[in-house]
Amino acid sequence: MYELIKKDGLARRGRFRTVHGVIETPVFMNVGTAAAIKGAVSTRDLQEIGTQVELSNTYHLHVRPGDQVIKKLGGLHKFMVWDKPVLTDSGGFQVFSLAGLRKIKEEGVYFQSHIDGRKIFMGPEESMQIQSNLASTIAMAFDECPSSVANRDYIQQSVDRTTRWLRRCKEEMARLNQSPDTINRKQLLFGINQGGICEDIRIRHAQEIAELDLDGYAVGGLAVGESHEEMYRILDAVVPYLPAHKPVYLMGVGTPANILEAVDRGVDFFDCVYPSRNGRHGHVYTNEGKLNLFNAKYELDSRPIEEGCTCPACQSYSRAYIRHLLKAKEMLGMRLCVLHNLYFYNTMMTEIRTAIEEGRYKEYKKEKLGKVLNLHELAKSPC
RNA sequence: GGAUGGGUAGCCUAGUGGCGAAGGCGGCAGACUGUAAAUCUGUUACAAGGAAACACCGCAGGUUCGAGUCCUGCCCCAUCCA
Repeated sequence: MYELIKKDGLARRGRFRTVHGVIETPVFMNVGTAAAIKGAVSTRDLQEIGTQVELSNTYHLHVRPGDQVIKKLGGLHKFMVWDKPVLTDSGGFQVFSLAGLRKIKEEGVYFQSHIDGRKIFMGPEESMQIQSNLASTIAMAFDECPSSVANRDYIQQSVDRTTRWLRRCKEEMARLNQSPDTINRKQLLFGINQGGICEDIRIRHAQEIAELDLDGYAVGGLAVGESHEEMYRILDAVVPYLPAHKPVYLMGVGTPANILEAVDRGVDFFDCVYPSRNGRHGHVYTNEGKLNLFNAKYELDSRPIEEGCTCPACQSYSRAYIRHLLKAKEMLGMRLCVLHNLYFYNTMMTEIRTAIEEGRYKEYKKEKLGKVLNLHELAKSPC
């Protein structure tokens, strides 16, 4: 399934074949939690801006509209009119982000719905069943993403439970993929490595889950408050222990600089809410750093967000116009910023793939970091 | 000409003797990493200084220990009546 085309240092140019088509890696998956990329972006737009994989969320779609509803309507692909790969996150991140609304037990997690407060139980089996109903291309294992401030003892205990959950996920997925009632019987399963910023726990966990021969391996629990240095240190430590013939996915990361660094450490898959959320907040990525289009200095700026950019926003509209739209709370302002940012990310991934193919990733990375890092990000990231 | 209700920071508004004046909008910034986020946070009358306190609350007087608040006069706005 995963074909390694070219290696340049640790950076990998790969090809991942799925029932919904080929994913050229390294790839940035575009996050559409509730089966939609926030900011009024349609799946038709995704075709235009070069999206390879759409990412949706198990917990959120289970709560609304309900995975049974989506199953009855033929699965996520048919529902949202998208025929390329979809990855569904398992709900494990909600164990972290909705920490105030859940209780963790051995059998799984009891959530209180953030919508209407009703009780929702999700364990490994439930997460797999929901993802099977959604019929995504790739399902993520149900894990716990522990807090960055959790202590070592808790991390160890949590990681051990995540391992036990992973075995249950694998069994349940195998069962579901044999059921005639299942929409996508070729659904893939990625396991998730945890361990906070404890290298030894990370490595031991990686070795344990590597034995389960899953379709891919993710590194989770990073970019949840630790420094960039710590994140890179963990990647340096753990990636070598993940199976080399399987794709490696760094969950929830990150800034363009984070991605450039992680590719250099052997990561193939990424996703992050930054381009969409920042876009909605008027922050746009360019090769001269990040701009905040709310700033007064763009009031009379007739240039596009980025000169030479061929995204749907830059092809037609000025910074001044988009600033006006944002200020006036016109939805189009956010939409244009989100489209630009996703296009920027997707285009950067294309550049990364080409650079690896041509064996010049180090030079590319150095050059791109110089363009992409603004002073603020430099201050936060000494790497 | 008469009646009534009003004038509080760029705008709108709370306030009926302890105000060192609350809130919203607008403005200016910041945060956000497997999305409880179209969110959240800070800041915002002006010039100067000061350790700090430190706003002509339409204007001018008055009562009071103390007034945005009570009293008197004036100016302005809105609505209504002639």
